[in-house]
Amino acid sequence: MTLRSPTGPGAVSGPGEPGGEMGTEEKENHCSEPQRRILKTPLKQSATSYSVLTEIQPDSGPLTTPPKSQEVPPGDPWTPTANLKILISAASPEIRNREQKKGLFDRSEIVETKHCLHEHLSGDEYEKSQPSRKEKSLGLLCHKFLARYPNYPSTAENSDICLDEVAEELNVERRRIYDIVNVLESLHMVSRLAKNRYAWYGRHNLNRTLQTLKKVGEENKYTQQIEMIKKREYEFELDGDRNEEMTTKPVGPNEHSEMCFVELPGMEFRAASVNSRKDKSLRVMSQKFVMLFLVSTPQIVSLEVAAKILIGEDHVEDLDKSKFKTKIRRLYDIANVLSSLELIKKVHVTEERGRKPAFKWTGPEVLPGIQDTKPVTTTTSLIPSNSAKSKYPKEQCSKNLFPSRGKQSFTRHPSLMKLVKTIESDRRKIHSAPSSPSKTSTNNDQNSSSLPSKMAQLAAICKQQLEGQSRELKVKLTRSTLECKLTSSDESLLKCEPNTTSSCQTPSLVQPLGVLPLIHNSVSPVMLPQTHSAISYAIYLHPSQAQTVTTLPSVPCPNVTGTKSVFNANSQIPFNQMTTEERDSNTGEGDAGNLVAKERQVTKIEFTPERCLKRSQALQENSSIKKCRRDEKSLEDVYTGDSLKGERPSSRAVHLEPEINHFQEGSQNKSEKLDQNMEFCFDHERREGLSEDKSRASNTQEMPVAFAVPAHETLFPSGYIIPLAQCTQHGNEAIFSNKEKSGICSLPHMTYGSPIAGVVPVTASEFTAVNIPAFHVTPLKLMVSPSSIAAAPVVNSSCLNSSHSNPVQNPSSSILNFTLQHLGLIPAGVQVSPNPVLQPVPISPKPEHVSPVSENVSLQQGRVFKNESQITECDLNGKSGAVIPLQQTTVPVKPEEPQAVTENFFRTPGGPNAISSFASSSADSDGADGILRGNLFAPQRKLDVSEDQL
DNA sequence: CCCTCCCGCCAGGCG
DNA sequence: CGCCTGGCGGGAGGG
Repeated sequence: MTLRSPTGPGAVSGPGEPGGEMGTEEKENHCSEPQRRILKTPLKQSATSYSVLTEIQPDSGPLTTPPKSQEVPPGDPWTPTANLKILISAASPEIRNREQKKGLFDRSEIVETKHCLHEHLSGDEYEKSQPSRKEKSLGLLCHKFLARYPNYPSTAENSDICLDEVAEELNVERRRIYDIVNVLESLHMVSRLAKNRYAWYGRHNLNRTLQTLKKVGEENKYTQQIEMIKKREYEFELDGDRNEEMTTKPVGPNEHSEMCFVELPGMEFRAASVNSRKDKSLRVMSQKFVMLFLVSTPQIVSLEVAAKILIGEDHVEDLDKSKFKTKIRRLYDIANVLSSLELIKKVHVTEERGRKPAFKWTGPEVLPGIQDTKPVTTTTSLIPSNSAKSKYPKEQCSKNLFPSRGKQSFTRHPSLMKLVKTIESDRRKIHSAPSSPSKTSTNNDQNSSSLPSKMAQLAAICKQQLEGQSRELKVKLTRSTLECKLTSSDESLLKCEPNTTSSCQTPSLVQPLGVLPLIHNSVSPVMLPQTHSAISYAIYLHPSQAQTVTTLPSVPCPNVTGTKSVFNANSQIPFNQMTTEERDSNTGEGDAGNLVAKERQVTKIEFTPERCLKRSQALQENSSIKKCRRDEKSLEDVYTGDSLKGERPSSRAVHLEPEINHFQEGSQNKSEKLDQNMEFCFDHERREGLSEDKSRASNTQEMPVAFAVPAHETLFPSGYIIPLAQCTQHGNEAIFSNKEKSGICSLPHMTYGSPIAGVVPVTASEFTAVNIPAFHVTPLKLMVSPSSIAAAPVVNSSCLNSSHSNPVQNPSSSILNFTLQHLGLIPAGVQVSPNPVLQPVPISPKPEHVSPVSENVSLQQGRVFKNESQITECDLNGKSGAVIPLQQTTVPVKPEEPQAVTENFFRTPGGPNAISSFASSSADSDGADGILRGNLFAPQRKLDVSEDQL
């Protein structure tokens, strides 16, 4: 409870004691409360990383293990968090000492020691030992916090979060915990149960939330606002440079200035009673901030712009500098948390004036259309199921929706009300007849959704085709994604049944399956929905994907600029919207019209390693950053927390190209990536073409299904209710989410498999020009080691296990080989063996689950991994499937760094051994997986750390 | 000096 | 009234 003490304690501990960071663990021990334990358990698993950070591996009885914690052997599998720790430790020797010391002592000892130390050491030493601010940073704290809970908690586990406990364990003031929780709440990763008490949902709802936020953001016209702001700035500069500052807040407040908290149905109710503060600006700000990323094409948002927009909405009028400053401060707080979640990365956008701090979205891509549908549906049905939330009255939903300034806030938009009612009715049905009814409802929803989604997809496709090659490519992707989604949905459904927590889910499963086939038919390549075997999916997908991919690559371009231009042209997105970086790149193109402001903006986006967290980036940098950029991104994506259940995959699949961008960014840290432009271009295309089209189509469809927010307009102002099925389906949810997003194969399995598929569509020639090679790397892997392919299966199995226990149905090796060969991925002579062992590749599977840290890790050495992972995901996702054939040939890696790819490939973090580790890890439950994962990637992380430090 | 952002005062609101 | 929340901004660490 000494809130402040944290520092003190930390300091104390720092010197040589277990203290500070360890606190959490210690507390765990101390904490008698069941809740904690519950949480802890899960946490620990996931938390391993933490343990790394703090002390050790508290995991299971872990306290004893302290010694381990101290230093992570490079090879050791650490959790992503662990990587953070490493980074941190690397950054500050002091920390290391602490950790080591911590490790040395048993928890009890540690605790004692802490106290003693405090006394003995006295402030100076302790303080000195303590890390400085960095160690106390919100980002680090958030990592620790996140480490305590599984990304995808099973419904069974209750994950209650006691703020006091957490604060104690983490040795921080409760106030700080609020900052974290508020942001998490904005993402619906957490919800308030009562005073001092929050429920942990993890990332189950993340995709839905993001989709919803994206919708809202679109409705709000944030894109336009951003453009406006940029234009103004630009104009000002031209004129006289004044800082436009806030005075003119571009944001058109009219549109939707109001602060509304976007809620997912079910999530917030509880809070209603609990939530005292209506306007929790931090929450709303967080959501809006996220919306900006989701809406903006480059997905890069500068703090300045974000602050202006946020202010503008609230009160355009007051634009005091102080207010602006305050906003910025808050945004930093939010950004730190989001960074910890690996949803964003810190970047620098260089403009004429100079560098501006900005953040890039590194989270899963949110597909508007398709996603919406499914998600919504799912959500609806699911909602009831969730135990915690099951009962939310409509009223509750409505309340939170409008936290607006006054208490009155809770008025809902009529459209929303409808939605709410619908949802409630659904819930009732479900509840009333848990099994059957729910199923029906679910089925209905799903069916409807699925069908519409298909329709939407088709429509989208048509549009795309018309638009142009780029579009075509996109379309293909979409298709693939759709297919994937379908399949994934099927799988998910299947999976869901077992879980049954939510009756709804089960039913849904059934129907979807039926639907899926159709889709598949339409899309040639996509595999059937074999629900279970991820591997199989992956493989099948590849062929189709490969095609798709192939086309895509061509689109983008050989030249970055050209590519961009292409995308831009295709994409409807105005240049203005594009980040400065993009603009720059784009500028060359002919979009001039749109370009208004961009001209000056220049830009590079530099990634600054965000503190410890950014390790991954750093890693990338070290090696051939540029080369790997994309790979990195992919890796990151994969590894990022989202990854666990396949969310990532889905997202990635959708955004294959975007992934690339991410990679680049990562690489940028060291060397700024000029190439990023390319990336952006890709992203744009994807977004615009795929996502938009899809979203549009899907939206229509979707609307009906869930009550997804009805009309954009209307809904927007008021609050949005998004029916999320909360975690009921632990694993399932994740799946759904994945599906939602990209339609991808939400299944983690898919992800794993994907690597093989080398999604990278780009042709060698094209890639060459760009840096894309990384993507291609994946193919290489395939090429290189047939075994890798085998690995994929393995992975899948593992994944399945981990994620859902579904037995993986691996296609026979012969089939795989055939497929691969057929695709051209693998040389005819080569055959992939199912054995994972040989293959280096495999990393991907777990990584997903693994938190961000893993990503980083992968990046370093592993760019390769990322590549793989990315590819994998992509493939799975959908689009991806494109298995590009791979291999080296495909790899157009730039001459510069071509080797890197290969190296990376082999490097795979675990190396050959890694595979084995995977297998073992796969067996583990999610939590365990996380750890394993972490271990696999650990080495990389370390690297990352160094980079960060760099 | 500037960017970040930690720290904690202090107030609103609930129990 | 006390406690929980969390808005808010001073001011300091780090580069």
